[in-house]
Amino acid sequence: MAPRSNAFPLRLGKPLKRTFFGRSVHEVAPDLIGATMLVDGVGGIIVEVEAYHHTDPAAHSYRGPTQRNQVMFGPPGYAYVYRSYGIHWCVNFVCEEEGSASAVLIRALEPTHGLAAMRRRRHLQDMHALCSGPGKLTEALGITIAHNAVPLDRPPIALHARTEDVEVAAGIRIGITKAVELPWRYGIKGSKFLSKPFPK
DNA sequence: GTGTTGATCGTCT
DNA sequence: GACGATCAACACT
Repeated sequence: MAPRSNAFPLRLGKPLKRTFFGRSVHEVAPDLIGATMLVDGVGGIIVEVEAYHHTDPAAHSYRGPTQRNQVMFGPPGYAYVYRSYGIHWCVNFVCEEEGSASAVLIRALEPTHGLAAMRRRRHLQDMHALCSGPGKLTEALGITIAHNAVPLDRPPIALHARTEDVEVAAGIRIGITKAVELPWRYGIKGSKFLSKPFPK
């Protein structure tokens, strides 16, 4: 077993209730850093997310409800899953209040639970690349469109609050072409499990 | 180390 | 008909 290489304890914090998500997406996003996300017991510590607000041209909800994004317009505390580039799945947590259509994209995890399952699904041994991107972590955790609109506080999803304070870095988001300057990417600066380092 | 490109298809124009 | 909240492979410096 490869050694863990950062300071997070493996002890799980208290379960996150759906009400956790009924706040500004810019409060929820940094608060998710250091939390643990599991799907059927497989997952790890959230080390990178991005916030998407309904007034944000880069958000899927910016132009109003469609068949794809309808979950974003529903109540907070549910998963919004969409297909990216025709190939990958990406998972978001819906925030704020019903109709506000804001969500947090989960971009990277530090793998801690179910390493064997993740390696098998990813056909990959290197744990630093198992969950280091939004499309990678959904593959590792087995997330598909079947998880769209599922509640975040019931099986198969389990979320646990972080157990100690962390310093959360902010920076510009990755891979978008609109509103590129908004500093709405949050994460653990220096983590070896990010999709991309935060600048110094 | 950095930069470029193809894969692949649902969604929206 | 064009594009995209991505990834992996490859070329190149």
